[in-house]
Amino acid sequence: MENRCENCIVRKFNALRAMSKEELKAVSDSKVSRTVKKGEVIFDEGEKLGGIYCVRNGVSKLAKLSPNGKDQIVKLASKGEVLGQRSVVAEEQSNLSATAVNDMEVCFVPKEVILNSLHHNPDFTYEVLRHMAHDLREADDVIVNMSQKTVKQRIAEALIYLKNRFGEDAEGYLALVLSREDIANVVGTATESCIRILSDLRKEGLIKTSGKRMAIVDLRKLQDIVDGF
Amino acid sequence: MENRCENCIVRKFNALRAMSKEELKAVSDSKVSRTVKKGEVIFDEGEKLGGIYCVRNGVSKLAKLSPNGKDQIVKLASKGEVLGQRSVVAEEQSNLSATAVNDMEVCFVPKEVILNSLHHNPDFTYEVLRHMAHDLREADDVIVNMSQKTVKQRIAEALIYLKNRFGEDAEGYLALVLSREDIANVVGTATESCIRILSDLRKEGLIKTSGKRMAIVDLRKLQDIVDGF
DNA sequence: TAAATTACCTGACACTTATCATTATTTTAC
DNA sequence: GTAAAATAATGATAAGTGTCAGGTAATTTA
Repeated sequence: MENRCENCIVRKFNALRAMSKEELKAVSDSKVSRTVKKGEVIFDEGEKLGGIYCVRNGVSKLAKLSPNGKDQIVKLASKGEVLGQRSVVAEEQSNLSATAVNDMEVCFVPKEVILNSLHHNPDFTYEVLRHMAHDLREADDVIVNMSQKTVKQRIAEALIYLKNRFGEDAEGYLALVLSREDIANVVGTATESCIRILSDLRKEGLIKTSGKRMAIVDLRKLQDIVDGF
Repeated sequence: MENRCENCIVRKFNALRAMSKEELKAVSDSKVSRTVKKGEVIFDEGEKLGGIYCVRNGVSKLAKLSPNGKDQIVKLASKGEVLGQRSVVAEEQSNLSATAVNDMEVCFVPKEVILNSLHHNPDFTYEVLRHMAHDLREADDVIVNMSQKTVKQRIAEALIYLKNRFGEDAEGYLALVLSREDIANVVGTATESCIRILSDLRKEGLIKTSGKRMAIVDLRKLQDIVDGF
């Protein structure tokens, strides 16, 4: 028994850090670790989740299929984040699908264990609440961006976001590699429009590309675009 | 002392129903009732809130100012809903402004009282959490609508939403009267575009208008527009 | 390694939406 | 009840974006 939650660093980043030793033991005893390959679906929209998934490694995209057949990526979840907690808390089926953007390691924790703590440990419940309050704020910000910014602004913003959140490799390329289609689905535009605008940004010398890898060359000017200059 | 929270019907609709008698007494003793006139601002974006506002009557719009100077209305809050709870929970300044759409009655409850219950009553905390999980789901849905639906679809959807949520008067007009600008700010478009599309819908016989009042004439066809037909 | 698949790119065009300007109408306040 | 202010309406035009069609480059699979 090596991988005990009690020793898991990832837990420090999420609400599980507010659990007591006993609760954590229950989580650890009931959890199931699992690897997820790039492109694999962890759970689908409309699915009734039996628990939550704690991300140990890799990145997952949380998306919703719109009536016109396009995926809208609502959130990217990485190490330490928990998938499915909204559905478990609300006791309703999942509103989003979760797909691995790269190879992942996740731990599945049955909802009963989580719900038990939610009912008995106010510190834990409060911590979950704080995380959800944060998510809600971010969602509100996304709504404003979606409706008030141009596609170019949103793409520039997404690139800066990717840099800040996931960093860059040794050559300065964004560490998280997303397909053009994924980027389009994050900012809510057509794939072709996304490609076109990325080409423009490259021609303007603000970014450079190498295959699907992308690097920010002129952060200042990219930020100016976001700000509407 | 007439207006005790213990007797307040509005409480049944929000998380305060999970409070104990003692907690409710504390809320009631510390609360300040207040009337807010149409157009008046309850709190502003960036303001540090000293507590939450429980809506007893009337409707408030929760909006965020985008960098280009337009307001995006993120949510409409009415009887029973609580304003500012996200900010109080996250202990950060408000992300949104709250403005009265019509005359309102609200009760202000200092945050200390709320935070105290959040730390000691898991039932209450869980109830707040469930409400926030619901809000988050709605926000995710809005994101998808914003990015994947046309302005006409979003306006049609908004009209149906207003009918379902606030009902109609004796003549069949929507009970909640919003200006064209407000509707534009809900669906995230320019006021002129909103007016134009409402005119189109009127000419197509799907709605009728009388001043700023609006009525749905053909719900079926309006729904078809939302669904992309 | 070749073939097949997937991802990326570009052009042309149509459609949607924003902006600016101006007028008409409704609501508000005195 | 009327003047002033706010809101609604419409036209003209430009900018932004999506769609379709056809290509090239990169990656995966057999």
